[in-house]
Amino acid sequence: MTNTRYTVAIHVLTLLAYAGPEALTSEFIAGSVNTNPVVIRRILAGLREAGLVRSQGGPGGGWQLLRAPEAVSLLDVLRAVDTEASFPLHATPPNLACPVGRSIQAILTGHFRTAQAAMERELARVSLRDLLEDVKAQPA
Amino acid sequence: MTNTRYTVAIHVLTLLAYAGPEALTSEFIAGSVNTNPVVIRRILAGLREAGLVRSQGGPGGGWQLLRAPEAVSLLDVLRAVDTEASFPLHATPPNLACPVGRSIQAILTGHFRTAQAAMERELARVSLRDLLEDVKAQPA
DNA sequence: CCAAATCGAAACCATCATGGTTACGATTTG
DNA sequence: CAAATCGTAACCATGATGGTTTCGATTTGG
Repeated sequence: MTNTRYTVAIHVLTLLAYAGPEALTSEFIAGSVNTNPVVIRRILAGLREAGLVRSQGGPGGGWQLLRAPEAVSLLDVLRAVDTEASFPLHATPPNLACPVGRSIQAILTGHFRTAQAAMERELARVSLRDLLEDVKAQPA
Repeated sequence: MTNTRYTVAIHVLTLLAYAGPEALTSEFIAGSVNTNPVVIRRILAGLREAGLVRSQGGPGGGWQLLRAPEAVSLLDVLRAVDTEASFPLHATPPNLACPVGRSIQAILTGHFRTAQAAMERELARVSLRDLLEDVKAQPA
């Protein structure tokens, strides 16, 4: 998880929620995120596979949110972009002739999963609607 | 957090705990991790700064754990290697002229911190002693 | 007191992920 | 039919990562 796709995905979805039923073009969205439209389309393509948004070509086309903002959690978005959110193990497998090397991966996998689950539980508690409220509550 | 240093650090510390008072050389440790001794020394240098281990040059030298295994948690190790464990924000700052772009970073920072804290709470519950027990409990 | 062992650290490298960019075809709308 | 928009492949620059070599400094033990 060194990449910014998760953050961009949340940003874009919040923007779509903010826009309501109106379709937004990747060019417009790229203007808010401050990047290239192709980058936006790449990320939105993943969100579309997950059933969160739909796209339409041609004039007047663009992207729309498919669910109510309160029905999309930050965990849903994480799953949709599914960028490795957990801890990677060794670059090359450890030495199996060593008692520690032999067992450490299985042991760590369990503990990492537990920690990851706790994080996901928190992400599941926040929805796009919460973000929208935060955005609208902002001064001037 | 795309790097494997956290996993390697835990592996190495578990090995030192396993070895007890005996000093282990970076070459020996590299044999268990299955990598280059310099990589091990690099990671151990960070753990030494954090006060977790000490090193000694010369024949008979090597690395030793400075604390009791039950006094070192996985969170302590994470802090010691301090590789970015959280979610990165945008690659380039969002457009401040957009209501969403203007506020999204501050909003997300808060939610990410909460999620991260939940994860760290779990990591704090596991110590090197727990790992050692898991290693020793392993069959044949 | 010397030889060997070990760490410390810099320098360099190959590989890969990432984000950005260009380009162009396909589709859809009006 | 023309313009807008998406879809996607291809390519690129950049930076992080893990590995490797090298050599000096320190320490130990004989």
